[in-house]
Amino acid sequence: MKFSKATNYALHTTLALVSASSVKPIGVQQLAKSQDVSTTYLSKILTKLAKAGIIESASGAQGGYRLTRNKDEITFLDIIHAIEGTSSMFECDFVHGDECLIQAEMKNAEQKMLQYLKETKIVDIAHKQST
Amino acid sequence: MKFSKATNYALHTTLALVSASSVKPIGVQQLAKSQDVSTTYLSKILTKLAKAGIIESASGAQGGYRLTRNKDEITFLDIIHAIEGTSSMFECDFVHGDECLIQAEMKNAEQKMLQYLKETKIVDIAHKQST
DNA sequence: GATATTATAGAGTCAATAAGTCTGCTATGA
DNA sequence: TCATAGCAGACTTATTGACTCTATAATATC
Repeated sequence: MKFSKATNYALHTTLALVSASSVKPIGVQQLAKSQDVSTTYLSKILTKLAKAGIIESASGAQGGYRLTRNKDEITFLDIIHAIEGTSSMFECDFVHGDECLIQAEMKNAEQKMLQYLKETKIVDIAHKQST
Repeated sequence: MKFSKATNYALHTTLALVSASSVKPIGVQQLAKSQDVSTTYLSKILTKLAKAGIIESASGAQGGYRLTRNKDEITFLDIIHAIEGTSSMFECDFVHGDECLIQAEMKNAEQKMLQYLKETKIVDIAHKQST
């Protein structure tokens, strides 16, 4: 029951992009160096973020990644869903008569967490950090 | 980022014990049969619950498991902690200057879930089910 | 248009964890 | 004392996470 390291890389990289907020894209090399991770591996993670529409990529020289949307629209949940997927943390596959009440409560609990993550924006962190 | 199947077994078994609420212990055989799981495997899980003080075991003939405490003191969180451990779902091991703000938010989010699980009691489910 | 630079895709590797089995031991009620 | 129960630890197998490697595709610059 743990978040993957990939999620951590994704969060930190997005924070870096939000903080930079430059028009010209930033390459993986640069992004990878600051987190001490290989470029090939970080690439894979960033491709997921791109597919989720959070960032966009530019090939070729001077290429790299940049945000697609408005900075303050990006939430923790967006990134987590992009990396970990959207399936529920708890699935009861037993054969009960009707819906599993235990599962229902577990999903309620998960919802509490997701709600918080949905309300929390990456840009808030960026502001705090620059203080 | 998923809860283990063992947690699901633990929750269902505890619910069964709460619902039964008999003075005499119930054997693993019986508990395992209703969930279609091997007795040896369920044993391991129940031993964890016993070590956490949620249930207690009685060896020998007519032995088995029974609740230790008052039924309505047992929360979802108790069981989850007993099986999954108590370590945090998110750990940032990067070397930042100070505490990682991303980690701080992730822990806040997790807290929301844990709080709900702490407030939710197994006995509530038992009541709903018997309706 | 050639070339260097950058992202993308997909297969492959290695390690850790989850999920479950096996076997022998210990406790205890009848 | 013996049949019935739980306990412990080593073991196996499957799944997932955390990467690497290599080849390909896109593009800015010369």
